Amino acid sequence: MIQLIRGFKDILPGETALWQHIEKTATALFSAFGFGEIRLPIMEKTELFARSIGEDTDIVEKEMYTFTDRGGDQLTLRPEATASLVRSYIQHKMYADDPVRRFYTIGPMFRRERPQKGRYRQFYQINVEAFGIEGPFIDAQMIYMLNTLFEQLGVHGTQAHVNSLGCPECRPKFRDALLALLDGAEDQLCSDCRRRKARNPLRVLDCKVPGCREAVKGAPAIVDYLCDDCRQHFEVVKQILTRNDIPFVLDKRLVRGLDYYTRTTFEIQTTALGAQSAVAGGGRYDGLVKALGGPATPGIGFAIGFDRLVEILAQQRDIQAPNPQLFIAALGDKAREMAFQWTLALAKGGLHVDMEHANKSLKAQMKRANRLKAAHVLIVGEDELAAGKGVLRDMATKKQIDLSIDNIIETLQQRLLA
RNA sequence: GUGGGUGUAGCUCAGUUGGUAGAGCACUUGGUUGUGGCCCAAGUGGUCGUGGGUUCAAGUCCCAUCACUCACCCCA
Repeated sequence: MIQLIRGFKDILPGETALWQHIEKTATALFSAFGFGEIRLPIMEKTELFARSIGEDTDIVEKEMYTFTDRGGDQLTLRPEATASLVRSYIQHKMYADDPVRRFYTIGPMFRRERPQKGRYRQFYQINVEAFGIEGPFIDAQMIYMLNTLFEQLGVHGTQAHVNSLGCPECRPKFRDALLALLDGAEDQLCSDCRRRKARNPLRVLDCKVPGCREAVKGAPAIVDYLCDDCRQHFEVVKQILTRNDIPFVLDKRLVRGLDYYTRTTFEIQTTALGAQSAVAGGGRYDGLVKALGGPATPGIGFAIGFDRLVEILAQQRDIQAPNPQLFIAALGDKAREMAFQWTLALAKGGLHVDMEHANKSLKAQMKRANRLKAAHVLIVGEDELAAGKGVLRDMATKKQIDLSIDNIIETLQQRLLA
């Protein structure tokens, strides 16, 4: 038997209703805030990701699906969407008539990690991005939208964590201070953190190993090293959040795994998914548009882990497939043939109808109708057919009536589509 | 990439110190029930993840391999 690729998954019919529900709720909300949908390719030139996400990140270093195509181009299945979005923004000169542009996009991403709860090699993200807005209001609005979406979806037990990562001006100062502390505590660090120290020392703050936590306990916080502009920006963000009753916690340890982030960063965390605590995350990337060849343009955005959101909601609610309005139990070839014609017309008219196509007993057909939770069953046996009628049974009330088959389609539509 | 757990009928699982497979649900047929939901009876369905090895004999022991899963790591 051929099985699907490791870390990939099928989203089965019983689950898609929930996916659609989330998608509908999200797009309605984002539209109301002035965000428009953009659809992007799932493959890009490898260089785009190397330059935006950062050569030294885990994603670029060892998680991307990269290959050479037949023409010799280096291509990569996108591991995230922001890079493509920025590329598209620049390529189509969307900044020309108005640098302020807002987008959302939904689709699959690919990272070759070890599969785990809430972590797949093909996973889905809902991305929301805003370009060209410098001021702190948009930062608060992003977090507000996330909170609102989760509220509308009925997600419980999540919390917004907020931090600021500063800018290219203030981050080096913090980095130096942190390195000084780490040098002194080198022997307390785990092997991973010793490696990280050279590469990306900020990540040590995020380590969960007890020894490392202890070592960085007295570590300086990024927020204490922000330059005046960054501090001012962050202070206002927090003010706006507080004044508008948007709940959040200041998380001085929050860092990002992608290099392009600056200033405000945030993450929606949950305890419902084991080790995968982040359901959504994002922040500012004020230098990215310029770094990829566009005009200096501030940017901010977030990504929601669609699969993770589905899992949380699936734990909280019972999902069920839509139930047929009508099940036709036909006995005998002749009756089945007629029933088949009726289903064509009824379904075309918008009635959710089902029937048994195999030659099965009435008992088996009633059993199936019951399992499908059909609201009504139309029974057409040999006798009924000879008498030119069918019996319509209401499965809830158990009441049933005879219907003439002369204009059965109109009759059923009248009764059931009301 | 590293570690732990699991892999027996469509589903959930039993299977004792190795002796050539079982239950419940589901499904099929029949009975009963005013034509389904309860009950009764019979039946279909498994090369015990895969490949080696030990043994007279392996679901049961050993090795390898694959898959699933949880955690590390990383991130959404």
